[in-house]
Amino acid sequence: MKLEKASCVLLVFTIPGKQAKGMRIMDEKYYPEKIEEKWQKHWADAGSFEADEQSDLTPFYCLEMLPYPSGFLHMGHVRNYSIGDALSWYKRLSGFNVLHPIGWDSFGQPAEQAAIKRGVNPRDWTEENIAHMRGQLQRLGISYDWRREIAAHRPQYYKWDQWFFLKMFEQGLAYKRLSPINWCPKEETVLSNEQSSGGVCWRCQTVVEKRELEQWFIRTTAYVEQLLADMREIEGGWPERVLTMQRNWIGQSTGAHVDFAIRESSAKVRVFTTRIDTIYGATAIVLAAEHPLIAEIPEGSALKDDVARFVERVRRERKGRNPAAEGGGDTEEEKEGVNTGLVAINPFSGEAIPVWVANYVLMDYGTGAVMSVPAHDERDFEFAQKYKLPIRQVIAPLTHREEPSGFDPRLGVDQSTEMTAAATDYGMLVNSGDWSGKLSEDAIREMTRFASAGGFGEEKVMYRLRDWGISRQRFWGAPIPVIYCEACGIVPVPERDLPVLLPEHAELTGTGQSPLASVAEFVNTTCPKCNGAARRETDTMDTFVDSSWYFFRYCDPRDDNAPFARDRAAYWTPVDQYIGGIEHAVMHLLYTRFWTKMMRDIGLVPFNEPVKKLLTQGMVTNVVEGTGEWKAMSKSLGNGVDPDEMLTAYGADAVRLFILFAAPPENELRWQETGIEGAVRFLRRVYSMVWRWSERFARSAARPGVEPRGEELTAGARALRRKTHQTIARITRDFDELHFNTSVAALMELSNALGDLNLQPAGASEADAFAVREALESLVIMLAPFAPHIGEEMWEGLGHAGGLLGEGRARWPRADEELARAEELEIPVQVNGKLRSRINATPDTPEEELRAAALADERVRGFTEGHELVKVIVVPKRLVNIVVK
RNA sequence: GCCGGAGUGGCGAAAUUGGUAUACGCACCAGACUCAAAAUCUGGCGUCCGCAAGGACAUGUCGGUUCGAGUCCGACCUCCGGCACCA
Repeated sequence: MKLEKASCVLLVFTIPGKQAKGMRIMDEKYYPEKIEEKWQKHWADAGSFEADEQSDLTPFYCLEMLPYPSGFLHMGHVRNYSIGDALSWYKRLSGFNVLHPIGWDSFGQPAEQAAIKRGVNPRDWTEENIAHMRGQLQRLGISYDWRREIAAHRPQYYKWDQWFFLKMFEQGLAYKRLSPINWCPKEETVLSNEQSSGGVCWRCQTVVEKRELEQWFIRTTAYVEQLLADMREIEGGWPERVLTMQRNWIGQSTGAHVDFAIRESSAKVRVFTTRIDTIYGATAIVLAAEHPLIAEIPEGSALKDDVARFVERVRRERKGRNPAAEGGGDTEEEKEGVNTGLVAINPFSGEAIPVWVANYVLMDYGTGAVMSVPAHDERDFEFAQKYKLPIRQVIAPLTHREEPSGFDPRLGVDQSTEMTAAATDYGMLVNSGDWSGKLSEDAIREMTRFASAGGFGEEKVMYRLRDWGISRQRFWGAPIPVIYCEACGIVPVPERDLPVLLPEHAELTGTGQSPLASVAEFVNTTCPKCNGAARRETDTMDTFVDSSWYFFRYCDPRDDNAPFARDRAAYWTPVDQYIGGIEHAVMHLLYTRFWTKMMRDIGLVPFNEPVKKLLTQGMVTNVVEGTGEWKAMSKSLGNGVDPDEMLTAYGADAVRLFILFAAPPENELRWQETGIEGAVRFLRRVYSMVWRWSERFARSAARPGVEPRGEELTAGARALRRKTHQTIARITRDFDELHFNTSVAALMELSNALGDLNLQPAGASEADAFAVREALESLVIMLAPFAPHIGEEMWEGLGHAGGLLGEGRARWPRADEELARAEELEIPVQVNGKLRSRINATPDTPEEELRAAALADERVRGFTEGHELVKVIVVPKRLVNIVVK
């Protein structure tokens, strides 16, 4: 508490009685703790941040990603909310009706793990964490409308998760199917991806198996085209990086389906290809190990056993792999395969080619079968070389890619190529029957049409995106509202029976089996259709369900009849500005886009995209002791910084100011305690300036509005007004582009200008005091979004009662262009593009005069004399450039 | 491999979008105040040459456009991120 120690001594010098007379309501010294407490109480009492739909102002929805209630705020949170809060304040002060809510993503694994480890009740644990973190947020002074707080684990909330599930079930958007999960054969439990990292069980190191389990899916793929196409609506508002990540994730590729007849049977095998132009080069069909055609291998075939053995081996080896966990590198295996003995007929050439099974073909992409064109596909090339399959070139490379009209493709073809690797570029078709001589681009189009006309193929757009598996074999989540009846099958829980309550207790063993399965009074129920005995679904929903629509709930958080009232949501949404971590670029942000489209189609919202503008904030990093490396703060690295400690040492305002000043919001933020000290220094300087002037203002007649004429001001005061208005213009622009760091820099410049003025309150004229007052009030209002507590305190100190947002509410200052205009300019003069001198001018010095002054300048003449003058470029108000030879 | 983003002082970063490169801050150096230290205040701070005035060179590299390029164009290098046996 270095701040207080120093200031106690100085307090002696304050003149007693002043405060009592009400002339000076500020302390002489800045005590963050004291004023932060004072204003936090004021905001709560006054309901300063409570937003209502009844307002003449334009609504603005500022949203930060809701936190998981782990129990403690970390610096990433602090950064996230400081950004959102600065914007919220700016918008409020600029006359918007701002919705700025917060809630808790309170379902999920950690609560369950805490329960297993420490025997606590997940509900109690979660509620305690929320209570603690809410206190931390309030101590930070984030301007939330706390009346709208929500938490996913409360039945009032998850009831609507379940309701949405029922809606999607009705629409066929929620369905059940077999799907693989990670299974530890030794412990007989289900494992999450994280728990089976490296392909082994995290507890017993046993190799994890993939097991098939009946699971619920949301048909995100039903909206795949829209998820891709609607990105146009948010382009510009979302970071390019995020859009790219989503595009990659959706993974569109255009090609064709082609059917190959199987000679041995009436069966057909369908392949997906993006290169139908290479089909004459197909020398095999290659199937995934799981492909159903394998069953068609005739009994007694010599190769049947080989195939069975191979398929078995591939399955076993795949179990040991967990591509999701390893991240990057060599998940690629050596290509292996066996011939099935089946023969397929190329529908274009009529050629008979063998059917193989191989480990490099995936069952869950395309059709699970490919035509192998070794000459023009790297994987097929590698495979063909290993198994001595023929490699036939059917695309000749072009030496020129583009030719003017009248181009004869044959002339541009390099026929002498010998294949040492697959040639994957487009080119000209050769060895391709009647199609020879065509260019790939044209051939793809025409051959697809031909296949379609012949009934053995069609154009096909393939996506990488899969449906969203939402079943979790966990306790701490929203129960999936489904009942299984012997007689009626799958029966959705009727809407009137929602919510399906999560039981108070369940045995949490951590074995990964659905804990709800062991709660008899939960499982056993009656069928809503036939009233017979029935069982409930015991899986719970993925927590990404909760976060897919939570910000709509903020609009109407206590609604008992619907997830939210349409008109309330329509008033606030779509979200104007969303702020959160890049780690949610794909999953959360894709799910919530999907959810919005689904809600649109059931008539709940009138738009396609939920979020207009997205800001992905950078990580907060700190040096890792010993290594000197900057890494994201984390417990395991020991480089974490506790927000509470920082608040105690420096106050919320300084911490927030530093965070926003130290780097642009999307960059990495390197934590530096000396940086916060700098922020404190700045706040103290501003504070003491306001303090020194507050008494003068209290007895001064000069108020903003009684504007002095220019000539009444001293030159210094005129310059101050100029700086003030330039700063207002700059900060306003910066805020609109979320450039908080440069806003703060501009505030510092203004405060430096005030300091340089060196005007004493007692000796200043009324006119000059006006200029100072204007500068200080502007400074205080524009500082408030970064440091609201001290902002409020100084606003009051300047003689305004009721707070920045209260009765005499502060207005964001307006820049007066006339006042911001410089009186005198220093115009740089270049000779041949090099800076040689500067001349003084006014903004309206005519071009001719600038030109003459520049040429007459002594230093310039040193460089021009004896040279031929070529030309003189005069950019008014900017520069003069003299070109000589 | 494909897609996206970025390279500016010792460090975090600015640069009105083609017009004085390095604003603002951190660190550092010097001075004032002090018995002293801390705090505070004042000044300095891209590199090289020079006693100085001043000059030369500097925004990853090389080239181009332009009176003028951190900014535009072309080629390349490096780093970060995403996807990846995706047919």
